[in-house]
Amino acid sequence: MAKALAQAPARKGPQTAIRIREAALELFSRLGFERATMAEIAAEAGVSQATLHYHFEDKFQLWRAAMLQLRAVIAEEERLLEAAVDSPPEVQLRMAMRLFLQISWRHPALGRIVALEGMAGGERLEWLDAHLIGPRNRRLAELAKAAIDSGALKPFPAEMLIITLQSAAAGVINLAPMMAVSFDIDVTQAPARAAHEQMVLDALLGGLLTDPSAMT
Amino acid sequence: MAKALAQAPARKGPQTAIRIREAALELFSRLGFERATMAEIAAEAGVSQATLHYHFEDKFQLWRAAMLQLRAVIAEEERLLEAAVDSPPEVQLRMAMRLFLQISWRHPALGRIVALEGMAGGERLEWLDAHLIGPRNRRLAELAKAAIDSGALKPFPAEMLIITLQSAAAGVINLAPMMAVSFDIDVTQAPARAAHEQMVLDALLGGLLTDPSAMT
DNA sequence: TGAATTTCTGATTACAAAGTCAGAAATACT
DNA sequence: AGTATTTCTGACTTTGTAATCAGAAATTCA
Repeated sequence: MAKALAQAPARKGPQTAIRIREAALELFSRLGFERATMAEIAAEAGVSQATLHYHFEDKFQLWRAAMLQLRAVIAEEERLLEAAVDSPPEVQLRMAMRLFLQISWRHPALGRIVALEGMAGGERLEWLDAHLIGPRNRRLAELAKAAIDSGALKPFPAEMLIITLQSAAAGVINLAPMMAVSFDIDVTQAPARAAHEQMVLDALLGGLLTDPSAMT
Repeated sequence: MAKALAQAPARKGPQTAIRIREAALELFSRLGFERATMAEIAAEAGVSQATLHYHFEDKFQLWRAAMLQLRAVIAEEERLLEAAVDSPPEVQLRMAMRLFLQISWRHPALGRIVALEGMAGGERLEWLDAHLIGPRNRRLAELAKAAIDSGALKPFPAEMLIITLQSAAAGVINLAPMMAVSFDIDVTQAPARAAHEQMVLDALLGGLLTDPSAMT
């Protein structure tokens, strides 16, 4: 266990724990919790498997550490939204949706993990809800409710709208392997990304706002 | 191996192989290929684990057999579409989307499996593309292309539109555990289902058709 | 330099899960 | 009935993986 004592820590390679977290995030997001093995993570990080258990109690705790690292990056980018808290709800919602799409593209790991764990249920989903996605989900749902109350948005269940946004935003990115197999299309290219962002915004805003002409 | 010889087959329970396929489909779709164990499938089907290997070569072949059973059910329901081949493409597309949503609700197993394997890639995705989802994906994409060419649909990449339809349709259903944890909402109820269908159609058709008033 | 502390590893254990096999049980055929 | 064939099972082997641990290597501090 890494103890904070009087002496400064001794290090072999630079920032071993950080490299492990990065490797873990990469593999957990690409393969999911079960298929990502401790041995592979260790190899990716360039350490022995036992070192993983020195820095992290067990696989679940390593997973949580990787998630917290991801959260730190994303929370930073979401700070942009706080500047707009005084705008009307539909404007905030539009900004939030745009940001959601951008973050989904920049951090595909997040969408994959949410899709995997959100489907499976269980303790990892509980943890994700408490520490990563729950607060954001509920904030967005409140925003959607406000937009509905103000008459700007058609009266669909706000929570469902948020999850559909989540699914539509992450879908094309998550299903990149299927796009490749079924259509021989590489969606990781920049033009695909721009078209996708525009399409999702057109669909959700154009189809669900009561006055789409105010879309801008 | 089950051989078709002169003699009629001897049976203990009724239709053992069928019960195994049903149990397999249930568990594969709920847990995914890796987390569903042969032991659990055997228990669910009420047979010993060795019986699974008597009827099916290995786990992958059992998975394929379960998928083929699912395909038979769904192909039957999709036959409805053939009646409308002479309608204009945007009408066919609207019908297809509606059907897609209905099938997604009636057979949640399909959406979950596509999401899981479509994210992961690999031999199971290749197989699914060849036998289950590829033909439908490509047919829908052709339909969307035709609708775009006729000017009825905004000119977004047709393949992307299909995948987004897929994601939006299955999203709320797949992420039911997350809806429960984040919002304490049970989306399996009938009202939720009706609202969801209407919302997705409103979004995709209202936002992406050039003339949404023709939506009906 | 040498002792103390932290960091890391090879070797091993424990366990879960897929797959194998010899033979038992059930059924069909004569 | 008796024999052949199919269906099924308990016991076993093999493999992949998380977790453990004693001790080596590196680092810090006196």
